[in-house]
Amino acid sequence: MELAKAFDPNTAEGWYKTWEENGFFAPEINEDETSPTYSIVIPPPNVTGSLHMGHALQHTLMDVLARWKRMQGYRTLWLPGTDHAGISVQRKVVEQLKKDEGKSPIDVGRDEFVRRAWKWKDQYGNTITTQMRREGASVDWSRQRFTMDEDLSLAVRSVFVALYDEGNIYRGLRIVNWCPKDKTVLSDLEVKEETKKDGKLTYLKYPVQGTDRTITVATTRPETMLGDTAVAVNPSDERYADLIGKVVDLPLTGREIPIIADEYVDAEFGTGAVKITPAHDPNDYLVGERHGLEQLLVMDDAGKMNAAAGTDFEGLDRFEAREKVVARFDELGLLEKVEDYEITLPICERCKTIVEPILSEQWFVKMDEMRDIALDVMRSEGVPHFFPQVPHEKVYTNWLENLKDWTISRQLWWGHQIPAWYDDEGNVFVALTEAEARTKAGGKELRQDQDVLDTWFSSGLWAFSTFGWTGENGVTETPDLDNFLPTDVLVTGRDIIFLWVSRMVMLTKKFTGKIPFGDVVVTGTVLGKDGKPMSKSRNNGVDPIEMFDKFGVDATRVYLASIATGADIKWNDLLIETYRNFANKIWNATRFCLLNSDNASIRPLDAAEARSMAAADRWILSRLTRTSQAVNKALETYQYHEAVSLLYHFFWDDFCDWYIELKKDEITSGDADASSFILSVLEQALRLLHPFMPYLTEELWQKLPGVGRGLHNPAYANAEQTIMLADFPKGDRQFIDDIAENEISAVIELITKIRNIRAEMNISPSIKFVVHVAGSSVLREILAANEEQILKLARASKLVLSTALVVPKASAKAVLSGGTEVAVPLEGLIDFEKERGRLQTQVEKLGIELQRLDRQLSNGNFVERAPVEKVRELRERKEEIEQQTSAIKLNIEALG
RNA sequence: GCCGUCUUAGCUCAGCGGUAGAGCACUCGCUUCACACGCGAUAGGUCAGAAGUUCAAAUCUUCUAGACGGCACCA
Repeated sequence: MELAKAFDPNTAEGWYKTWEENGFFAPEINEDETSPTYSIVIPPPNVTGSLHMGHALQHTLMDVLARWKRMQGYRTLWLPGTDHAGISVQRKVVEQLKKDEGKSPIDVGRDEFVRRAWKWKDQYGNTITTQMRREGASVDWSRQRFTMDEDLSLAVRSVFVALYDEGNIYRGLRIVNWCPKDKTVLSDLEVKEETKKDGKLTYLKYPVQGTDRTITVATTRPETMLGDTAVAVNPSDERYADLIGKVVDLPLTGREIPIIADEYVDAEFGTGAVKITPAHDPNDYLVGERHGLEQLLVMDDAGKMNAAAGTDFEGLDRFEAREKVVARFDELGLLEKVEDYEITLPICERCKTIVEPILSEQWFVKMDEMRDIALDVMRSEGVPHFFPQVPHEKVYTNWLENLKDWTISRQLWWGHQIPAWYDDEGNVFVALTEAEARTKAGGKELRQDQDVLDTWFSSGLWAFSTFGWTGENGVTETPDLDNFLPTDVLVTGRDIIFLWVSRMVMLTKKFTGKIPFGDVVVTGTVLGKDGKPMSKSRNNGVDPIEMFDKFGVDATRVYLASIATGADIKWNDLLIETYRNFANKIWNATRFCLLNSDNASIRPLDAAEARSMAAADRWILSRLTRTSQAVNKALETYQYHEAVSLLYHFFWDDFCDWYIELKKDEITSGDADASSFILSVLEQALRLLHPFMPYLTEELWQKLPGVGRGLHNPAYANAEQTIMLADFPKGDRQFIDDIAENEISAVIELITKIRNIRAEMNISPSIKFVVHVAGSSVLREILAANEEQILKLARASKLVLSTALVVPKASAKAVLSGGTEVAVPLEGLIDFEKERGRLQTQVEKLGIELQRLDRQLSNGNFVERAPVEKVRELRERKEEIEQQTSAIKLNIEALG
């Protein structure tokens, strides 16, 4: 069989279809009932989303684990799905409605709007699932879930009702984060910050009744003064002591408000007097509660001033009103000053609009019990076990300890409508269905709460709602819950540890009694080439699909897996090219093996048989085995980059550069045994690589002579043949062969030294020379056994082995470890000056090391306190260096 | 303000108590019959700076400088 000259990722990526059609991704492919299970649920991407590099990274890491465990025989489930993404979808549908029909959501009404949203989801919502197939993600599509599926929605209502009934969900009037553009409340976590350097601090003077004095307050939001209901000072502030209890004529409003004393006020800051606007500031709200102040709301849901702001201001946008208030104060002579002031403003995470703190009635989850559940699980079980542990465990714990209640209502139409109904008197009835609510209400006509739940409320149930849990009145036990919960690991970005991870821990533990997952792998951020997070506005994004097209999915995956766990990385095309080249290298190594495989076939590796094989064969088996062991060990602790590095060097250095080269003659001469053996080693190595490069390895594996389902892990004995289900190499200790490793190391060292002489002496590769080696009898035996290979790889014509060198003066020499000496007679070719310099450099290098060793060994403390083994090691090394040095010095002298 | 991370070869990054590593780039040499997406051989680092702990520090501690992240506050 002859392969194309270069790897074509496009062809290989066609394997996905076969895998999916054969049901390889479903846990049911595993026929061994005693198999342990392994499960991962995907962080559900937004249905509005298309694949970005963060997904590609996370999916790669999850897929590596799923494929690895599946090959090990675990009944493996990686469950896919998408999130309904409340605000995002709502916005898309609003836009579409406006563009296509010039209508607003109100024009079409809620029911029609929701219908359109579903239509939108059906039409565009599978972009990402299509892209995931390209990635090679081995997810079980038969279990795909959507957060608004019927049963997942029932789970949401069940949890809501249960939490409400026990008092952990309540409705209340609070200062919340309001986005005037989206016209919805946001949780604290959805609010980001933006620093504004050109902010202003405005000082307003309020006249005090019965005096000729004014009291000056400073504010960054002057328009809110229209809603002031007090001025507060610190009780111990002497400057204002006599004003406490007096009344202020609040300008522009005709209202009278009191001057009150409250510890909240910092006498040192600003003027020491603070305007109190309980309906528009969280701190003021608390002050207002303490003093029984009126809560005067002066803005509407679009951020415009309302009737309470007075006729002069009603209908003005908050920023217009701000200017007008300042202008009016100026006219009245009550504007003290306006200072430049750097402020940080809260902005809506999604639309970047400045968020308005506003008094509003919303639904909340009380976090006391939830927090305790999460802290408990962390303290008692160390769950979640974050990888990397630092800094996430501490940040997570600290966040929990300072947790505030969670605002869960959203003023949207797309999402899970809150299962609460009201009668005409405003009594609330919370139930799973309207019918139940009506029963509770004694049959009265009811109206459902118009709000929907925060998207993260339903995602918080993802770890168990996806397995069929619908709640106490429905299903709380299913085979999938039993088999796959707790899941083994969650792979996610650090931006949603609070939003999502914490809530899954709380809600899963509370409602199923189980933890959602043991381990959490926290990925870093893939940054743009400029070192900044990828974003549309910066235009520094790298599209994974483009990378797939350019370098292949496999190369992209290995690059992503090569990033240290949790570390941020600047995107770099050069590195992905490295792995594109790596794929091609493996392709060509296989190509070589297959070119000479006429009568060959892969066969099981047998330890007893191996013992009688040549050193090179035993060496590659030993290297393969160590690599297998190390790859397994690295993956156990999610050290993907370590595994990648191991595989890269095994394939490139050990297998290609040395093993193939050592065996080339044998194999090209048509030795079927040699050919079968190298194919068998290659086959094992492809299995090791498969989780990282699924397409390449499947494409090649299927071409190997003798592959079949017999190579599968026993759990998949009857499945169609695929490397996906082959048994993952464990690394059987029997194949570890220290002797062979030492022997081949000696051969490699010798060849390298000879090549060095050739290069340094500028001897053309076409000139073959005689090589003399003097060394121990053991060494001579090894070299003699590998003579042909040494001659070939060193481009030598003859190998002369002896106990002591007998060579002409015009020879280039080198000293190997163990005191072995090498000489290459170069009559007429040698440049004595150059040779002397070459040897001198080596002496100098050794001298530096010798000095350091001497320093350490002459330090009595070291010899006394360091482990004896360490001391012996250094002494041996010193001896070795001294031996080499004197040998090289003799060689220099011999040059004359 | 509080908590935390990073600073290692020209570039991008591993290593995190016992002789400084990789890939790419650079230099030199190769149409060696798998691969120039290749082969061979070199060169390149006082591991940000300072002090400390230790027989031993890139690795632990403290401080300094620079880059950055999270949380809180922001009249």
